Amino acid sequence: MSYLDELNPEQRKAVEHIKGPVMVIAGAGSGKTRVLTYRIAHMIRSGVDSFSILSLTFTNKAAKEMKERISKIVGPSESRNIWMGTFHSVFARILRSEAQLLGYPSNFTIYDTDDSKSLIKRIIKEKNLDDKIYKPNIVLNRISSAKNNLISAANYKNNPTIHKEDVQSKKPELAYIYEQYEKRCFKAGAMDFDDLLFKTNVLFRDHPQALLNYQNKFKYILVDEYQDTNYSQYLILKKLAARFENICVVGDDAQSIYSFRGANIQNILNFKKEYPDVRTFKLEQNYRSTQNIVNAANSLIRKNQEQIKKNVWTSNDSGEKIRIIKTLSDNEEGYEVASDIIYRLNEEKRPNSDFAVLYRTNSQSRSIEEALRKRDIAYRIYGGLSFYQRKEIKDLLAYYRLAINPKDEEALKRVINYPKRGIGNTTLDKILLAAGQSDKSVWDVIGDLNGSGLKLSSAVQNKIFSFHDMISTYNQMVDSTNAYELASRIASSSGVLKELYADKTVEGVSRYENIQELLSAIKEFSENDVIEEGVDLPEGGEDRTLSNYMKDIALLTDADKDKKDTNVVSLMTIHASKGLEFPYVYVVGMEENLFPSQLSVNSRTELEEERRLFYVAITRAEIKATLSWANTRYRWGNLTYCEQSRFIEEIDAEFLEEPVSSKKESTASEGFSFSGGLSNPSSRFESSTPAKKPAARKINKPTFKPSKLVTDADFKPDDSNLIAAGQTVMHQRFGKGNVEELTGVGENKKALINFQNAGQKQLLLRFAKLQILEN
DNA sequence: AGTATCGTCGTTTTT
DNA sequence: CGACGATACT
Repeated sequence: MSYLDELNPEQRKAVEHIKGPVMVIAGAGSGKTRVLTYRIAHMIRSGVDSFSILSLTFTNKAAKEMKERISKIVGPSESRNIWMGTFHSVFARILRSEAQLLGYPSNFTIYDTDDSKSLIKRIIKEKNLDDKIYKPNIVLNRISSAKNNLISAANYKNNPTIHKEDVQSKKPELAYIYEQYEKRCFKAGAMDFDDLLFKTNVLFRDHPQALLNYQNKFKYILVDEYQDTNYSQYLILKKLAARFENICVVGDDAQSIYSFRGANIQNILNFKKEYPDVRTFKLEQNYRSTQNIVNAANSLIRKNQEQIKKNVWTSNDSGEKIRIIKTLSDNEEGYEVASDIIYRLNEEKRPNSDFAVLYRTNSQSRSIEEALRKRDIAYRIYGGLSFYQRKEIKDLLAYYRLAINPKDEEALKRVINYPKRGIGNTTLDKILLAAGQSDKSVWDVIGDLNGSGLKLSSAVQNKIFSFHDMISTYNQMVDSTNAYELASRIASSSGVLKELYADKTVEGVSRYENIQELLSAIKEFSENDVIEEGVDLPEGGEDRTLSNYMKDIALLTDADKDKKDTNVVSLMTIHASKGLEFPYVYVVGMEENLFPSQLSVNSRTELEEERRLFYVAITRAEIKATLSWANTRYRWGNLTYCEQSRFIEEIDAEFLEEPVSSKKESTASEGFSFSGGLSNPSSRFESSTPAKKPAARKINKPTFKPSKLVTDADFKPDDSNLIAAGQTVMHQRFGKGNVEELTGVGENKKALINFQNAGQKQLLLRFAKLQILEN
């Protein structure tokens, strides 16, 4: 068993100890992922049924990668059976199949944060509450933390302690808002993010048989990043594992950085109490970073009180000390960071992808971005607005959501008058109010205007009627129509495509392209057996419905997209960098009130979380960590003066370079970047194309390549009946390829095609558009 | 009903 | 600064 030989003794013990509760405390860079993957592979090799393994990861991308690695050891036929994904996606899947037990439709909508906020605003408005006091953000946080602690709306209402708190904070109506919010989500057939965990708990609490089924199914449970689980997640695990207690949690208390979203570090600190016969393994050897980086990080984290004792060490070189850059302004900070990157690019022949710039808040990306752009350094921002959060995408997705679940109130609100069809705010208000004050959903109300007693002009009534009719038509097609067919039909017949096509401004064109991109993604989903986002589909085309495409969309984030496959400098928040590593890491904005955040400096626990966050930032670096801070910085339009972050002094001075002032530095770096014919250093690396224009394009694109499928005129697909083995064919996205063989009959006829550049693909001929080049 | 303009308010971090 | 909502006007 060669794979076991790749492990150090402690890693190997963690891999081989399969039965019973296990806790793996994995220091930064200690080969945690390797242990997890090998452990699962080892379990399967040792005879554990792959169907009985549940593995929870922090991102869907991590799950996908882990599955691929496991597949290399035990083969895809085994690895595909493992349930692997984030808490949210795994339990969303379970909730969909058990939905009727909870009175939900199985095609329930998942409300994202915007949807939740919008609904809360609505409730506040309808109740005539002061939105200066009841701020949607704060209200949502309160509801969210209630749910994460398994306090239902009814519990909330009846709890005297909570009521007292709300009265004290001058928000006595929070219980009412929570109750309404719950009600309206239910009526709309919608769950928010927290519901996916909350309702799973309800399911397991109220339906013992369902719990028993899943207990028996998931005999082996593994949890990554356990330090970032909340109470709701903890309880799900506790219940699921109660029968067999084969639960293995992996984490690092020093890297717990999500308490703002309810993560409870006590889960990992108390795991021993929960399972007294737990076996604990500590992975303390760091394989990632230099001694200087490891020791600097150790010296910092030592300042925290609460932690599991461990001694992270490395046998790597001592390496360079941590560099501190001090500048006069945030713009200059960007300049210095860019200069330093150029210096390393040139001197050490490093690709762009070896570099990452990390920051505390998303808004800091702007000055860095500008600086990199000026120097023609290709970069990419991760996080911020994701593809699926952009307005034009959300608009179209809202139509898809409605087609799948017409009761979806937030989706309906979004598109009932987009594009303009003469149903204005006054009308919408009336409709929403009528729905809000009855047991009817908004969809029911607009389907029966008379029965709802609404006073509307007949012209308006007709407009509403035809909207209702249009959505009904889509809805009837949902289960029987292929995703791409329906999606493109909706895009055009709803008028969305036309609306965007008419806009010839730069942003408008970009929005139109984004829509095309979404349609391409859906097309790809319709055509392929396996789609890129990591969701496996059953064989055949019958499940390629729009519902299936949409079911996880709300749960996809930027972190699920490939981060390092292109040669660009990565810009992201420290939170988003969790689990990643880069040879060169720049942590910018090392200033008091920014990092640590102003909101955290008054409480010990919050300050300790900031410190852990800094620990995470430093330990991303393999070769060199650089910290920077600026004397002045623009913050919401105003120039503010800044002091150096206390965290810099908390690192033992022996691991830091002597601080250098910006004046000296800028001359030096200018010397590097503009002398010796290297003024365009990025040209020395093939893929370092200049960064895209800032405006609408800068935000991430999905991993799939943009293609002009819908509008391209040159491409003339041949009748798919003419496709035969041995032919050379052209596919718009995959390019040239050879038809290896044909399988299946009728609707399920598939071609196995070996593409020159895209590898082997199985395409359903029913959907695949292929041009025959040679017979 | 739809559009233009002005005022407000806020920022951690994300599934 | 920039997003969003309220207000006023067409």
